[in-house]
Amino acid sequence: MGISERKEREREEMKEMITTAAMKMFLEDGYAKTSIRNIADSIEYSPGTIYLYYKDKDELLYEVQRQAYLKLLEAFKAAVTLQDPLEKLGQLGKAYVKFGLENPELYDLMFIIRAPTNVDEQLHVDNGLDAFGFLIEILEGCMKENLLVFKDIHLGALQVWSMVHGLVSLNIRCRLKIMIEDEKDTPMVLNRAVEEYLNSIRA
Amino acid sequence: MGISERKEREREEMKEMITTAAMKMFLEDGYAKTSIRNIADSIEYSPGTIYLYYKDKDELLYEVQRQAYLKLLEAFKAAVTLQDPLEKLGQLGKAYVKFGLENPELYDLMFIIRAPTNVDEQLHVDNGLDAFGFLIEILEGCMKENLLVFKDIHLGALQVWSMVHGLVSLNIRCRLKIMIEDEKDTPMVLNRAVEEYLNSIRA
DNA sequence: GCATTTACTGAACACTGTTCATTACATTTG
DNA sequence: CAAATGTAATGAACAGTGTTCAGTAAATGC
Repeated sequence: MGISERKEREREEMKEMITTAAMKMFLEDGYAKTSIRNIADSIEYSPGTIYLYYKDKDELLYEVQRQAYLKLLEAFKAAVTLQDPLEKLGQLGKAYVKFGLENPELYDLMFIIRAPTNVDEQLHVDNGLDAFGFLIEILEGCMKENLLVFKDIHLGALQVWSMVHGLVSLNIRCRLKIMIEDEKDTPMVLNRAVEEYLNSIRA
Repeated sequence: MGISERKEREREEMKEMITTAAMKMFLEDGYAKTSIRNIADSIEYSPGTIYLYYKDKDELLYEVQRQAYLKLLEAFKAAVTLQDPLEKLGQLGKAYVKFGLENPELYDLMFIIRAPTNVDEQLHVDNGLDAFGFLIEILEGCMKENLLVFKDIHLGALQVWSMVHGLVSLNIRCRLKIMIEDEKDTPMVLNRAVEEYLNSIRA
């Protein structure tokens, strides 16, 4: 039965076509301003068709988020090249901030905006697991050699992630203007903040 | 001319009536799900009337945010009672997390959601200035006595605020489930995270 | 070749933020 | 006091939204 396999393939291609268009438009105009009709127009299908492939607009967001988490993990892997656990952590922190600065709209989609209808939010747990696991592994590497002040690894991960997420998300929501006068200094200032923080948690 | 004064007073009362209803509904159902028609219904006026007092829905959000920043500053002032600068900073950090945990919807309105139409976001700078100034003052108190590792006060403020905002906002967006198994432990864990962090930045 | 399944359409529904001609009322003027 | 003016409020209308679903057209199975 080659036909059902081809149909399955075509279905996947169609789903990808939709998410690709959705991703593009979410990043250009933001999630809220992108309508199902706009997405349908851009791929030259009728609005109803999209609902044959995705339950609602939220599910489209979740799919885009899933891809974004993969992209984040790839950025992590590409950035962390050294062997020393502490250096690894430094590279990871800077890669996180870099990712948030270079892809503000994507970061927004991943961690800041909320899907309006669905309040469940269980999906994120699974979606972000790989990228988060990468952080945990590096932290474990540091803590095995007693290089950090943390006693509990989960509490350490919570702190590290909160710091970098705080830096990135406050910047994206323009809450840093009070502290950073010249906007073009932002990457430098955020990097220094990460560096200083990592210095302060060294054992 | 007592009439024009009465009219001005009535206008202010009307504006307050609208923002009070808006605040209530924003907190109950969220900004996105609250419609101008719903607000108008709840105060028994027609939708058009609201536009005689506020330019658009965003301006209603900004007004609610302004009030929320005042509320945050009051929470700060009530929480910070001790004299020692470091103790003050500890009280402030815990008050921030407490505020975010007890008023998640309000915190969302203040720091996380984005007004869809307006992208300006200049207002926040002025709106949050008082509450932020409070943090700066306490930090200055610490740094005058060389109690912290920070060399630059702005970089220190950036770090401290990013940490507490990171903790609160990741929690609100349900991104902490990976690290905190039992949800009822959240306040305890976040407080410990703040404590540990403040310990690590002590000189 | 015909019946059935599948993919797609686009009108329709109930909503949204916002505008504006019209109305009802309060105030000022003659 | 009555007429003219100014102001506050209305609610229908506009262009948009997410979502559904009866109807259609094409591909598949027999």
